[in-house]
Amino acid sequence: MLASSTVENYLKAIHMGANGLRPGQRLLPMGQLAASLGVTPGTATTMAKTLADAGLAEYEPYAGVALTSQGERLAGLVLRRHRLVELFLVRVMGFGWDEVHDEAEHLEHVVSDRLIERIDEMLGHPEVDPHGDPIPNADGAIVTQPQDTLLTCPVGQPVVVTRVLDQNRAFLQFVETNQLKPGETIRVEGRDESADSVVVSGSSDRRLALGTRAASKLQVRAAG
Amino acid sequence: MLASSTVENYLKAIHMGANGLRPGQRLLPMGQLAASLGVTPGTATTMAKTLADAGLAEYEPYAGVALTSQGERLAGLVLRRHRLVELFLVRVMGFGWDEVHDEAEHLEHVVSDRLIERIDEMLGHPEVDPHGDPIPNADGAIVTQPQDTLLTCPVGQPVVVTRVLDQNRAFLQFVETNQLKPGETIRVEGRDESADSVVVSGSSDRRLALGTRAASKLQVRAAG
DNA sequence: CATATAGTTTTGAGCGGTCAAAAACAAGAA
DNA sequence: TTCTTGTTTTTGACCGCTCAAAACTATATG
Repeated sequence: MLASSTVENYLKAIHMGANGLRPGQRLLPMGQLAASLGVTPGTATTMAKTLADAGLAEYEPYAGVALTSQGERLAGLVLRRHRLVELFLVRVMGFGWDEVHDEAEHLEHVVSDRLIERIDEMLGHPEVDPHGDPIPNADGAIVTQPQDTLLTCPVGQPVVVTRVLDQNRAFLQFVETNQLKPGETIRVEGRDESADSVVVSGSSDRRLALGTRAASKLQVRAAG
Repeated sequence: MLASSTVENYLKAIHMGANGLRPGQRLLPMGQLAASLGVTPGTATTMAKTLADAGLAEYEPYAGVALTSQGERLAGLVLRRHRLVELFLVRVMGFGWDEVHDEAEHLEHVVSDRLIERIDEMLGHPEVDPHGDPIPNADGAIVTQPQDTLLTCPVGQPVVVTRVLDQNRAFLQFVETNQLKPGETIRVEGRDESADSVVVSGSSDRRLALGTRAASKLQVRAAG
């Protein structure tokens, strides 16, 4: 059973990439996969076929690649390790939520089942990591119900930030300094389609304008 | 600067292997290096030359290999990571001292400087790991004064176990169940050259006979 | 429909790490 | 000194992962 860290990274990348596809689209194009891994398209093609041979992915020439349920399961396990490690680094080791991603990126391939279950236990079987990303269960399954973002949530109603869909450090720091971290309660004051902006206010009544690009990366649920 | 996990493992193996050489011997033979890594002698030869080219080792054909000071430093850093991780797993994560070696073997190549220094701090800058092995400092330097073993320490005097020179799980469990772990106070009641044995007694006055092989793996210092 | 363009696959190659087996060597025995 | 034995080095090969560049679709455009 195929499972080098390289393979794990491809599985993760395919899983993640598939979540950014326009609806109806099932297969992730090679170019996208390659770009997300910082690799040549030819390399991605080769690997896609390897994964297909191993039963972890379905590969259609000139169309793209998608994970099989088995591949999805493995990807889930990698994500589980990654996210539990991130949360562990923040909660137990005292790191900032914006500085644990890279470390987790390495540890996720190396941490044993024993250790990861110990971590899970120590953290009280958490459901999400510091960014609000759901933590897959020990079978690699991810339970995730659709959520509103700042672009789709009701205007004028208080909402709680639940998830930040971008691991970029600068963005995370921006989110933190503007008190938009998961758990914060905010409110969308208005949206301006043509200005491409969303105005939000926090508890301190300070207003802040976000581009739709950024706004779409913040998931929320109704407060209460 | 060369530093894959493979290289790190070779550095560690050369360092460790050199500590088991009969005095006067400076170079570790290829056969021994290969055996300790579970690798073919030819492979070890190739790598020895690579390390020499990188300035990490000194390689003399048909004689063996030894670390340069630079190689020694890197080996020390690997050992530092390994041992801090082991101690962390025992003290913070609640694992048994006999079950952390393999995990550390993987983590040692992957854990960042930031994390390892955080661990070091959290543990209060410890000097030894759960087996009593010294923890190199952040420059990779190992401070280690020569110690007695059960074969060389004074007879009849109470001594404290300071270090167990064998990571084998069965041996560690034997040590634990017989209360010979680092920190325990014991006494050598006698040695019998021809029977190849050493008799020790613990606090509970229970006596125990060890073969010289095992006795040589337990380092001690005078109690008090 | 023909063609240009963007995306994809193939091919040939290289690097790191490994092995098996053949060749070379060191050192002691005859 | 010559031979024998055990170790070491060399050679040729392979696997996993990668790239550059050439060959090849698929699709949109004119």
